Amino acid sequence: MPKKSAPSIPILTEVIGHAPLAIPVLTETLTIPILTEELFIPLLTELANDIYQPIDYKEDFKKSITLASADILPFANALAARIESWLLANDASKTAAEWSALQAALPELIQAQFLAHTAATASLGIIAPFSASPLTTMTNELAKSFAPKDIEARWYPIWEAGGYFKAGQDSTKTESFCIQLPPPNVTGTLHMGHGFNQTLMDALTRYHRMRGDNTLWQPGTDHAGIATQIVVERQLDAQGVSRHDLGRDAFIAKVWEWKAYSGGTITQQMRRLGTSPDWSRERFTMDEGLSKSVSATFVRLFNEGLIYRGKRLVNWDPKLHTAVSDLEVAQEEEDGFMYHIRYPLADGSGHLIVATTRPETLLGDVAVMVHPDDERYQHLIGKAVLLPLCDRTIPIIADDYVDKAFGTGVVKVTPAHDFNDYAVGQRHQLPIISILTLDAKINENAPKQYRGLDRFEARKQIVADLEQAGVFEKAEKHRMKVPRGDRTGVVIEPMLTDQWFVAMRKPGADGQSITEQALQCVASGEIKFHPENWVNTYNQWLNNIQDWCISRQLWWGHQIPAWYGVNGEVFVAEDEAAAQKLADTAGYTGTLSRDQDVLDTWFSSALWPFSTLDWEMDKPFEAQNDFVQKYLPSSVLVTGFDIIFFWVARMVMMTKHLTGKIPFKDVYVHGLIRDAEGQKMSKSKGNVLDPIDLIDGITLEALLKKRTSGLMNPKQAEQIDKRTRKEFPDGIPSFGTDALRFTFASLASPGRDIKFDMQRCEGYRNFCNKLWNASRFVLMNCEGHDVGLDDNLPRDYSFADQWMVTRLQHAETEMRTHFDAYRFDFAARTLYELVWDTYCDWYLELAKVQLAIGLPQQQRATRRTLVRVLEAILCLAHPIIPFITEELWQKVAPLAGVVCPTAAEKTGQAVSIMLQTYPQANPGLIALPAVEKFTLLQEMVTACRSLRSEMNLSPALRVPLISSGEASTLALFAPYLQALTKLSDVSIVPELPDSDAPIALIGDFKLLLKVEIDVTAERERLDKEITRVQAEISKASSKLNTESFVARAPAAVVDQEKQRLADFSNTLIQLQSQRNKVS
RNA sequence: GGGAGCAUAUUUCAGCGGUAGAAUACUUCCUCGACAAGGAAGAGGUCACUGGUUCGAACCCAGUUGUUCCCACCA
Repeated sequence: MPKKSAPSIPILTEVIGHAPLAIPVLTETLTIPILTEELFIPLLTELANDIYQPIDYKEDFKKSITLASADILPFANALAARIESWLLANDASKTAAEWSALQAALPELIQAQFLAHTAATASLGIIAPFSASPLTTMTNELAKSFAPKDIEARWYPIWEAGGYFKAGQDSTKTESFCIQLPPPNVTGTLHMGHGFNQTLMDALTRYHRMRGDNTLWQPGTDHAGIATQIVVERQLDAQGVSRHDLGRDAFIAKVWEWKAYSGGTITQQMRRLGTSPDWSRERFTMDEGLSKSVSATFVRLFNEGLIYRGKRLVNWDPKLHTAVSDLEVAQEEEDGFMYHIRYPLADGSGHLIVATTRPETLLGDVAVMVHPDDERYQHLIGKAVLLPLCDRTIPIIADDYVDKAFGTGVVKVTPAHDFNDYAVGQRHQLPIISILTLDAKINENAPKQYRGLDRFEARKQIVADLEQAGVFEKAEKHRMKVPRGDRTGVVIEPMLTDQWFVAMRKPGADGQSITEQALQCVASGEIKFHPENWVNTYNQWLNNIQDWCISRQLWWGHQIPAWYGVNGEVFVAEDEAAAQKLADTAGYTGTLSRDQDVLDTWFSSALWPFSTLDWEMDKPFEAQNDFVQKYLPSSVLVTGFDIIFFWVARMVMMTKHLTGKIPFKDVYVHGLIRDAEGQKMSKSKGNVLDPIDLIDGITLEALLKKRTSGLMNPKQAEQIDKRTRKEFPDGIPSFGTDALRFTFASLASPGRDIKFDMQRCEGYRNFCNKLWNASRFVLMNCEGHDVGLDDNLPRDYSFADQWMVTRLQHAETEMRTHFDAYRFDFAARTLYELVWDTYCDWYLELAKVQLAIGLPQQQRATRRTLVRVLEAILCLAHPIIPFITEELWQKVAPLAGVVCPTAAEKTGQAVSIMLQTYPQANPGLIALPAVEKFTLLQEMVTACRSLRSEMNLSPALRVPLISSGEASTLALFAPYLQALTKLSDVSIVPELPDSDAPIALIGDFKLLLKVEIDVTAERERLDKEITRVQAEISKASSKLNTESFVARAPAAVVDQEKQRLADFSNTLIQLQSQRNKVS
């Protein structure tokens, strides 16, 4: 066996190195026994474990290969190397010839294994990449029904590789459009909320791109400090390792590994959703550039006095060992007790009864207080009580914070462990006795017997001891609000610690605080909320805001750029060298040590609108780069209401203060995605849906596994299992990306949460299929025919053609209106009606008639209309359903004579629907007479069909029709009527013969179906119809008989009512005469 | 304690002063050259309740009842 140098696997490199998801087509499966599934998976898993170990998502690697783009090449190379070394070690028996044959086959072999493997993951539904299948070559014939998978897999890589998502390329475009993606947290995978949010943004982005705007959709991810650190810590925990075992640097390295994994997954999911952000500008909140913005901001705000450090009472999470902001604390109502405790008066003259929910904090009491006007206690003010269990005497003070009516009217004061008591303590210059450690255990300030006890154990112990001491009065059941950390769920403890804050109310250089500035941006109308009522929420929060605690005692995040001297000197600067300089200037000569804390993750998120555009902090706006000029402010922020406080308000503050610009012009606030029962989706409820599972489908088993594994509380598994089986007895079918996106759009009504309804998704998949088949029809009937592109040949447009074109113009106007107003639901509806009702149900049926019997110039006109309207429909729909429209457009556009101008330069062929101009209505094409004609025909057809149905005529039975009325119109309609209502022939007569056959009355037209009828049935039908018409007549006439209505209602309304009355009266006469004939 | 939203056909939702709409489910019939993931026809609603404004209210106003969600330091 020849000795070999470093392995090189060109095909694999090329394959995966290109675009991460563009796994190319495999034409045949290689079955070389040496690398079986049994071998491949262990190798792969081993490698995955080595790179990402020792984290529990190993499990996922057995099912799916999901790599961040940067990881793919190294991963593939490493895999190749392993396979080779395995072969060297295990297969000494090979001859040189066999070896070199194998070597030649190896690339394809790995590729095959890779593909087989990824295809398998698709069915498991775990963030499968675009699956490649042998079908992915384009065929000329469209399949009979719409199969999304291959289409999606084919087009996305082409779009991405073609650079169609890139922003700022065309300097001739004048309008700019920009959306900043709310960066998803790198805590795992995207959920339905992201899918919804991103669908809306992508629709807007594609719409504006097609409108010809210079469009940027800025993507990226958020490091999500606490959330991500918890995820990784939990994984380490499963292996019995703590972050402290690893140490800060090693732990952070682990988090970065996780970030690569999660970030890669997220961007891959986004690609599956068909999103079109400018991937070349992808950012991460801890990128070098963004981190620089963060420290520059910190330094600037510090120098302006808007960031300060101080010892304050903050919300402390004893499990995470960090401070959290007010927003990260959730107040939940829980059952507890109100303990009544007797505090003996120091002079022995009696006692006071104090009511408290937290008896253990008694150890830190420094006073008791009563209301100054409370007669019961007035004589005691200024005296003292003996603090039970402690050897201390504390004063009785008066403060009008006390509610006389609540509890006993006597409150213990514990400044170190309660926000209110802290304020009281400040007012009365009381000492502060902290009795808890950072773990929320009793510390050395308390009597010996309690030291080291957990706060809840201490509570029990103290209650018991109080009873023992005979000072325990009673414990009453009490509902109370308990503050819990929103990430950990543990009870938050007010804790006196050194923290960094942003001053929200301190006036800046211009006399306004950043809060006032933020309020101003909205009040002035510069920033608009959609729907508007969110302004109230925004204002209310800002009007009651407290200083923002931005330091976190974590490891994952932006480390605070502050350095301390040995005596507490503080030097805030962008880096250590700059800090050293400051120290030198200040004459400090000792060592410097950096603040160990990191910043709240929302601090960097607040800078996102400009930090992603490479804003340079030391330059004015005018001197910033081209992207800042174009895209700050961005056009619209699309987000859920849940982060208005966390993010929206803070972006406004920071962006306005630091750049002088607003961050965005519009804020479109959408609802939350809930499950079918209206419940919020959460892992612990086990009702989470993954958008990818709706796209690819998932079996019940896989879904159950997904929902019940990795639960915080494994007991919930059984119930989740049961509920899931009930809701999805057959798992979830595959709907495809387009159907899911259309569903999201159609459910996006403003100001409303969304109960996600799978049946609607199914309906919209059917819609995609309808569009697909309509296109098939058009192609079948137009390919190889004269579609009227040659203007030298005559075209004779029928009223039906003109009607269709008119409807298209209306739809084009509506679509633009709806997108501009963020009414995605209306846009979806307009499309649905245009495609299904207008184009398919009516126009295609009429076109069939014209193609069957029309003269050449008529057929030419009809084919032209068919093709060009379809082409426009595809363009109109593209922002919402990108994949299917691209696929169909590729076939339709050449027929329609549409050539993309940029492509034409190169190839003379259409390239992508993405690059088309969004259709715009041409008022000159609106033909009202045609609409009138069509409406008449439509009424006739509907009436005849009703008659047929009510007469129980078999659809296969062709019957003759006798008609009277204006002859030329009837002659024009005859062929359509014949085809659409299954008539054997149509005759036109001046006066209908006397007959008891069923008649349809449309204005002055009478249509008689010449059939043998069931007299009884016909009588019933007529009676029913007469009753209905009579009801309408009485309604209308009673209205018109009301004097005030005639006098006060607008003339148009009155006239309309009169017309209705006349029409119905006329119909009634005809019906009654017919009724007489039948009897 | 303060504030906001929602309540319309079996279900999911539009409509927000001028004849109650869509999808879905349901009933009947239909494989006819685009589509059964389809076609045609049909049935189905005191628009939560009570008042008020108006010629006219599902729609505007007030209140009531449910329901969901924000915000707030009652020990």
